[in-house]
Amino acid sequence: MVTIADVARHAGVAPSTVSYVLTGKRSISADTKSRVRESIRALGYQPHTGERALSASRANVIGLVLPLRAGLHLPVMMRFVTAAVTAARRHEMDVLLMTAEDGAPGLRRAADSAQADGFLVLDVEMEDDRVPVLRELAKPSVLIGHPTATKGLTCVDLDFEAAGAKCVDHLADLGHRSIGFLGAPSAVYRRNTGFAHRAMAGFSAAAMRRGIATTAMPAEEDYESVLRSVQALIRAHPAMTALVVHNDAALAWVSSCLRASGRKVPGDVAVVAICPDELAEQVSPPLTSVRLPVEELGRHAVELLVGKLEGRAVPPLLLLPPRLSRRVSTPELASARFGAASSG
DNA sequence: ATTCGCGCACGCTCGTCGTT
DNA sequence: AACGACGAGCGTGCGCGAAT
Repeated sequence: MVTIADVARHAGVAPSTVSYVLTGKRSISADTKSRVRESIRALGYQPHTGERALSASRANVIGLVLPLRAGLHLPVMMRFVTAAVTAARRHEMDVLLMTAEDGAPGLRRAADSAQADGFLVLDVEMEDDRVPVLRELAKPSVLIGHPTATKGLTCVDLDFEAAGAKCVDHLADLGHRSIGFLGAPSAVYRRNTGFAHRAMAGFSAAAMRRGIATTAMPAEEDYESVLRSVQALIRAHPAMTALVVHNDAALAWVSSCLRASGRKVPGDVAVVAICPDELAEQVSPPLTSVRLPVEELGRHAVELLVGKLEGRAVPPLLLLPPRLSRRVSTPELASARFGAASSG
């Protein structure tokens, strides 16, 4: 194994000088720098991560806490992971994916064993038992999502309440007066998961404000369940002309389930989804959506965590405003009616 | 024979000091 | 002032000698 001492001997400098060239933490003359870099290249030196962690008391690892619970849509979660890994690499940090569902004790164990320098926490519940632990840990953390009480925490999230409201406002502006809400799997609501709870709350409040009749149903992650939920929504509100979908797994089936229930999209029912843009664009027909900015959230979370690790002051709560992208699933109501009339 | 405590090594960073 | 070198110390496991 080539060590920093080998490089130093080869370059004719002290090991510490090699270290400074590598870290850039002290100015080193251009001549010395280039000599050291040439020696590193010639010897094929790779810094020893473990020893570096030992001496710096830093693992250069971010723990990404993502319990694989029921109702989580993994493809979207993996995009969070990818975004976090990419952002972490820009700071020469790696990401340790912690998927075990052992909540607070698991978090404490990971912190005490110095496996990670800080934590990103996903799938945050309104009353999350990990939060008290995060508050007292000696290591910094950032939550993607936010619990009821955010004191002493750093959180980044889409403003899901505003997102739910934006869906209602868009549909109400188009003239819809009866709107259904197809929600996340029931387990997600049972856990009182923050994003699901808030989107629903924002939807309900906006509907009340605009005088809109609503019904909400959760939907599990299989076709049959989505169909049952869609049919239940129609039974409860036969006059329903619009549907808000906050369930990534159900997106692919919503239009066909509505069709199977005798409603065409968008002729009979307009649809707005809260999901990543790409998902809304991939389904047929493409859906108007309030964008879930997965990559942006992951990137912000890492930047906030790195900021905390470097001792910088960071905002306690960063809420990204919702952005709606209009697609064919929410046409002007008059033209939708015209389309429905002309086709049938 | 087993247990215990101590010292050391590992590779690297960083505070401090010396040299130019 | 700029640059380079020195050496303590980080956490853990191992080997050694002493004590039981």
